[in-house]
Amino acid sequence: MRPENRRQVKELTLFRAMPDAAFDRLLAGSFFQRFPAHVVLIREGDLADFLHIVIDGGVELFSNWRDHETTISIARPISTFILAAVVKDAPYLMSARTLDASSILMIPSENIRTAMLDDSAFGVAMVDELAACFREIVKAQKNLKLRSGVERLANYLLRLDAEQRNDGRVVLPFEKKLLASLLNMTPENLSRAFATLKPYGVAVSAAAVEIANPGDLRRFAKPTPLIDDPKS
Amino acid sequence: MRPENRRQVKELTLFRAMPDAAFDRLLAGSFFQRFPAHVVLIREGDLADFLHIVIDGGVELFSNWRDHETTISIARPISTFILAAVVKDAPYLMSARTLDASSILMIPSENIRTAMLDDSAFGVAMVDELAACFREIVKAQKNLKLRSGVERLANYLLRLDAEQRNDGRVVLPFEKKLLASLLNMTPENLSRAFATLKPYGVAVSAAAVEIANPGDLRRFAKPTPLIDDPKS
DNA sequence: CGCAGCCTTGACAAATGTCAACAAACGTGG
DNA sequence: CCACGTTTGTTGACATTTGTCAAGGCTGCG
Repeated sequence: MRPENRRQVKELTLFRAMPDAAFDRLLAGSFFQRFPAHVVLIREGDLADFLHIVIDGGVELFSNWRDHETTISIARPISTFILAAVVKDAPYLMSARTLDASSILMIPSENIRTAMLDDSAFGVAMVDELAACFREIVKAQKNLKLRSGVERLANYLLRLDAEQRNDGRVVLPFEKKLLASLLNMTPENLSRAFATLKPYGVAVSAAAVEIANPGDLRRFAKPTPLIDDPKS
Repeated sequence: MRPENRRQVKELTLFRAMPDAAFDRLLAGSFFQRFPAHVVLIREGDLADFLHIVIDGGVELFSNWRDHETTISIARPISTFILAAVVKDAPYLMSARTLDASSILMIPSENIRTAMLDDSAFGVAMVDELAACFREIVKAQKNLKLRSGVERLANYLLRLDAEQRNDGRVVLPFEKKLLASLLNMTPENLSRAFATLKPYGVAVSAAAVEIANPGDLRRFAKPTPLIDDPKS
């Protein structure tokens, strides 16, 4: 692990307040490893031995039941995933695989749990992180239960635009198949959803999406901070 | 607040490890109040001034968008709700209303946050509670994305049976309209879903559901601990 | 070059939502 | 305790949404 990376991890709200010595203790026994794309890191049902942190690349969190599979979320640098399973010392509820070539830091669950007991500031940081994760997934749940597929897509595009250059020229960050799974639709349906948004000024060409008039799309999508705001 | 109730709240994993004196400090400025059925306790978007705890009765957590409404979860005694908003000092993401006449304990958010800083064991308990909440909603997400309406109903019935007497004679704990909203379907659709399960030995009469042969239903529902186990 | 996987489109099927009608259950005020 | 109106639950007919299957074009990679 390069000092550069160590610094980045230390910058996470989770670890920011931690004294350097404690942080070094936390990292004892950790692995920093580079993986190619499309490697399964975690299989749901396994016990949570390590807290994982994406340093570079991207990770898909997904789940299977019978012959269905669905994407729950995407973890981008620099962020943790499957924190809750680590805390509870319980089986992972989701599987994880790399999207692209990725660098992953793995910290033994045991280290996390003891750090929490030793350092109450770290405990507070964990509470903060978990609360944020919880709120994210509540929003995802609302998005899923209250909106149709087309509405989810429209709001997703608006969010992407805001995260990117806010000029109506959006680039999809991964393949449409995965986006479909994230938005809970089939790839065929996603294609049709894009077609449905055409009258609102949405034009797609491979990964590039142009939103001719964001106002039109916004009037259709009706975004609300209580679902679509990444913070709050 | 009766001593009986105080004892019950103290029994929550959240507060169990706390010294009595600290617990009393935590409760300073709290309200213990009895509400009739169908009273709105919390409106989504409002700021989280109080941590709420259901002592008696039941609370529905729900959310609106445009002219849709959906139930996110049901809080039963003795448990907290909207913990995450309190921690983040952020707006509630869900509204809450009483299902029946209910007793609610409300603890000022400020007290929770200071207790967390003072007492690292309480911090750990909070982490534990939030992680449990997170895992519950991940399961709900998987349930929603991976299963059809009929499958959700079948698994719900099996879970209810396990929670109740495990003899195939289940009593629905609230009206079907609410159950439909929780399972993300319309009331009409829920009626039809019950009819679909008839060949698997499910007979409904008002709130009483009889599962003639749980084995049959189980083979159809294919429950898995990674979605349906309340603990883990 | 040729294969494999992704994306799109069309035709069709299945699931789910909507609207209307009505019966049953419930709560309220007499 | 009854009568009344309101709400809930059910059913049918139908519309809409979403999923499935098949085909074909495109792209990227060996």
